[in-house]
Amino acid sequence: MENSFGETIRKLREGNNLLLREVSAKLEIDASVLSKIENNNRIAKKELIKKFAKIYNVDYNKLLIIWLSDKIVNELKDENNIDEILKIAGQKIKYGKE
Amino acid sequence: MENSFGETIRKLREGNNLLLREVSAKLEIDASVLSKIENNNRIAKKELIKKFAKIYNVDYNKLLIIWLSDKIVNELKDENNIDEILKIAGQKIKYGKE
DNA sequence: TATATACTTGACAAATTTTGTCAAGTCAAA
DNA sequence: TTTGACTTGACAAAATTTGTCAAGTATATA
Repeated sequence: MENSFGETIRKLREGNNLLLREVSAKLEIDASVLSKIENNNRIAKKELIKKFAKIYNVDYNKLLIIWLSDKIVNELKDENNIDEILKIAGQKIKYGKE
Repeated sequence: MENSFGETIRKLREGNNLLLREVSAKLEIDASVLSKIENNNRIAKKELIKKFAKIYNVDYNKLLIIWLSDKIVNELKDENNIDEILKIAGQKIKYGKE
């Protein structure tokens, strides 16, 4: 099953035996922010994704997909008719409509 | 085929033979903002949807679905792997993960 | 028990984005 | 060539997001 962005990068950090403060230094953000991101209490800003991919040596696009799907979840999690909304969104994008 | 939120409310306004300034007065926004919304140059803020539904006497949920799908389109329109992202987002929501 | 280390949390400030206002513009009809 | 309907762009105001900092928890270890 797919993981959240936070879980994903936490596992990557642990797998690489790195400390929060080591990674946050490389990301140039405060360790508290990284903590929140890993715990899904904040959404990482998009430019951080490239840095994560580089630090953990993983595919940027895979991280991006996880991050984007999390953003969609955030936008829709309290709504109804999720499947219909996603279907319509997909169609609109496919047919170049907006 | 599904229409954009802007097209939708423009058609509704025209079908009701109302002027931009008449509707914008009811919405309590400047006519220029409504113009931009109808032309998809701005996204309406969510609270406006209720007002639109009331003014045009249409189902709130239908408008909401159109508006939300537009927001998703906006978020994904310049990305790749759209179908995968939408699929994953749907799964995450369904299984209560985020 | 005390000290250190890793991480978490919340309040606030700074930065960014969104939204509203206004003035000037286009365009078509009268 | 004036009027009415709408559009556009620049800017200000408001709201949201992001970063900073200080204090907190939890665990391990001397």
